[in-house]
Amino acid sequence: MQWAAPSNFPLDYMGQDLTVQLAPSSEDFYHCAQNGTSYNRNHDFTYPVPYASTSCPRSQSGFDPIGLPNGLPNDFSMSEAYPPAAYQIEPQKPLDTTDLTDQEINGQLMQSSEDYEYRQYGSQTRLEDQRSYQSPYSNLTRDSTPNDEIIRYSHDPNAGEAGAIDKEQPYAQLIYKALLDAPDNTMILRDIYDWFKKYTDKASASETKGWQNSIRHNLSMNGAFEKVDQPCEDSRKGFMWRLTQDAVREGVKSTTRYRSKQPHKRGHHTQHPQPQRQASGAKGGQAARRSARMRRSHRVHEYRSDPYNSRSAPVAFDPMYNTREAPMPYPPSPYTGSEVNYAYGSKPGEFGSPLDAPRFDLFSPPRSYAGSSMLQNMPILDTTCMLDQSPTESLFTDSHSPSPPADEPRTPVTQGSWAEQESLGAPSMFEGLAYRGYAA
DNA sequence: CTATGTAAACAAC
DNA sequence: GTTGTTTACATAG
Repeated sequence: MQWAAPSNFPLDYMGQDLTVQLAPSSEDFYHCAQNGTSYNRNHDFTYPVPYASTSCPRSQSGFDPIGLPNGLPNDFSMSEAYPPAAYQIEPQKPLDTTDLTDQEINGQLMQSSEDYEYRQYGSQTRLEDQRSYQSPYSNLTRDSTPNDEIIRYSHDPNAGEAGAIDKEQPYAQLIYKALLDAPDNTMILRDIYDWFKKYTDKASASETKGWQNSIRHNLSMNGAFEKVDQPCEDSRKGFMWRLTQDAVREGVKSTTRYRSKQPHKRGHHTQHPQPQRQASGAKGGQAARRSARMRRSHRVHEYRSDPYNSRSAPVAFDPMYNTREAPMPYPPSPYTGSEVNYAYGSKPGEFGSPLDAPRFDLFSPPRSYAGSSMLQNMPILDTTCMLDQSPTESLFTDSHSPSPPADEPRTPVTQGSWAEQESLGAPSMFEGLAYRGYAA
């Protein structure tokens, strides 16, 4: 099956004055830029500095983003905020029906990347506080945004009627769509629910809350989604979920991150499903507890000083993670062993979007944001954030990378871009496992 | 076998 | 009760 990467972001909807749109506060921005913090660190400022007493987005009631100097322009229309043809989804098409040349593909990808940059930087306008968090989809719903301002979903001429979501798409893909159209590709869970209610039939199709469970499951399990680490203690709304830059560029991959630690040796669970289930829950619960404890214990101390140590966006999914100079001798993370990355794209056809790995392996030089032409038109805030990969590291040689051991949980890694290293301190890490299979 | 959906246990809030 | 994490199981392909 193929999940196409996003493409066709309109290039005109932001960026005229990126500088102005950036940075919730000049101070924060200054700090950020001066620190040479990574993209993700920068991104933190999207949701202002965690510990700045006045900047916690979740406690900024009365904070008027529009009123800020860096707020959205008054004429920042919905259509700008939610680009109409933000992407195209290609539901399960055989490869040969995708008649993009490599050049086209590369061009498309580049465009996605550029758009991404625009979005990322231009979207630093997100300043809403969590309480008054303006749900893009709730707004669309409640404010009766005209239909033609609502994102058009299937702009692929081959993809059927335009304007409709293929409701048969998997959760991950739907979430991806939801996030892709959200400002800063970020939403809270509740809004994702809303989006699903509005645009899909997952919700209506089930009387239970299973669909919500599935959404949560996908958010947690799919590397395309990252939690925005916002240590605003008193939010009851949970974290915000953001599309990773990789996902923005390349679409969603399989949600197989933690699969099959013990490959299903069938025949031996079904005997006593009940105890099994309970055991499973117990395991998960403990793992969750450990990880949560770990996050908590490190968040306060290391959120700023040690950006590597959290599972949330700034860290765990930080694409910069693997490129950082210092390896992190971090305490074992429960996520760990499960994050042995391998070349997801090494198997042709697997989630192969038209932009998928193999072709890039052959035809594309490693991309970096710095290489984007867009960059030249952007204020350079922090070039480190532009490099999503080490220049010395070939991320595009995964075609022949070894598969992880069968009993390793797997994180889809497409053309090396999915190298989210949340495996910090993973037991397996300490066992000397190579994380990035394609690098092996 | 993989990808996905679903249920569920569990922790934290 | 909600959110988030994890595991197990089922099923389609």
